[in-house]
Amino acid sequence: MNGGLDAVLRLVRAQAVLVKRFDASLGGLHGVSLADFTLLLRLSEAPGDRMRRVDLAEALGLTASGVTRGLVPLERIGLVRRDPDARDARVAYAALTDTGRERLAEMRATAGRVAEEVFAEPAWTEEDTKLLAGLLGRLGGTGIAGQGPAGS
Amino acid sequence: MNGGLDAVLRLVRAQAVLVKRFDASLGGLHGVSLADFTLLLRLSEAPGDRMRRVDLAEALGLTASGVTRGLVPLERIGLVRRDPDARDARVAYAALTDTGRERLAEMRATAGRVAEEVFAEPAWTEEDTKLLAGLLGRLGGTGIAGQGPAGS
DNA sequence: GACATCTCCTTGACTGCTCAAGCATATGGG
DNA sequence: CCCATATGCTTGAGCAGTCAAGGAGATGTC
Repeated sequence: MNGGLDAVLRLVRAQAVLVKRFDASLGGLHGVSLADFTLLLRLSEAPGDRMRRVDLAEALGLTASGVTRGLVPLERIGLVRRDPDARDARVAYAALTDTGRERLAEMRATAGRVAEEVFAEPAWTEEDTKLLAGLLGRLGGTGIAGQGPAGS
Repeated sequence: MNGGLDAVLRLVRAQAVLVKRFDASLGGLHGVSLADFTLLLRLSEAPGDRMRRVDLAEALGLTASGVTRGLVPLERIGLVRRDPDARDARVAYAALTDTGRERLAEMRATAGRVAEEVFAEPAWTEEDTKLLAGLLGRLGGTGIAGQGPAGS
C-alpha cells in the first residue's frame, strides 16, 4: 500500500471541499472567488501593492494568460487597476486600488472566519493546524517561506 | 494571524502542483488524467467493479453531469463499460472492463512511483506521510473509511 | 541603424467542471 | 387506473483555467 498516493488523493479531495466552501462564503458576501481572493492577497503583500502580471502568475502558480483572464473581472469591479510601466511599455502592473484594499480587508475577515470554522470542527488544535501547514508547505512551494515541523 | 487560512492557501497551491505532476505522468504513459485514474480506482473498489453513476458522483465529490462527461472518454477507449440495470431502466452502471482492470494496475504502479518521488524529495519520513494523510482525512471526507464528521 | 531574438502580455480554441433544464422511468395516493 | 412527485441521467450554456500563436516593445550584434 502506498501511503503517499493515499495522501495525494485525500489532498485533492480536501481541496475540492474547501474551495467550494470558501467560494460560497466569499462569493456570497463579497462577490469574489477564492482564486480572486488569493490573487488580491498576493498583490497586497507586494511592495506598493502592485506586481507585474508575469510575476503575479509565477507567485500564484498560474500561466500569464490565466492571470490576464483572472484580472479582467477584478478590474471591472474596481478592485484592481492596470498600471503601465514608464520604462518598459510591454509591462503592465496589476495594482490594488483603494477600494480593493478596503474590500480585501473585509474578505480577509470572512476567509479567516471560514478557516476557523473548518479547523474547529472536530478536534483541531493549534498544533495540528500548524503541523498541516508545515507539511503542505513542503509540497507546494508557496513562494512564502515555510518549513515543516522540526525533525523531532 | 490565522494559521488555518494559511494552511488552506497552501493546500490549494500544493494540490495544483501535484495534479500537474500526476497528470503529466499518467497522461504520458497511459493517456489518462489524475481525475480519470481516481474514477477508475473508485470503480475498482466497488463490489463487482461497478457502480451506479450517481453513487460514483457522490464518492468522487462530483456532480452527476461531471461523471457523465468524465466517463465518455473512458468508455470510448474501452476501460469502462456502460451496464444497464435489469430492474430500473433509469440507472446505468459504470463498470470496469477487463482491459480497464489491466490498465488500472499499470496506472497504479505509475501513480505509486510518482507519489514516492514526491514524498522522497527533501526529507519525508513514513511518519510524515501518514500524519499528512491523517490530517487531510479529517478535512476532506474521502468516503473511504477514516474519520471525519458527516458535517453539513 | 537594421535584424534577429527575447520578453510581456493578450487572444483563440480547447478541456473539465458547474448549474439549470429536461427527458425517461419509477413509485405512492386518490 | 391516473396523476403528482421523486430519481437517474444527459444536455446546453457558462466559467476558469490550459496551451499555442501572435503582436508590441526591448535588446544585443554587427
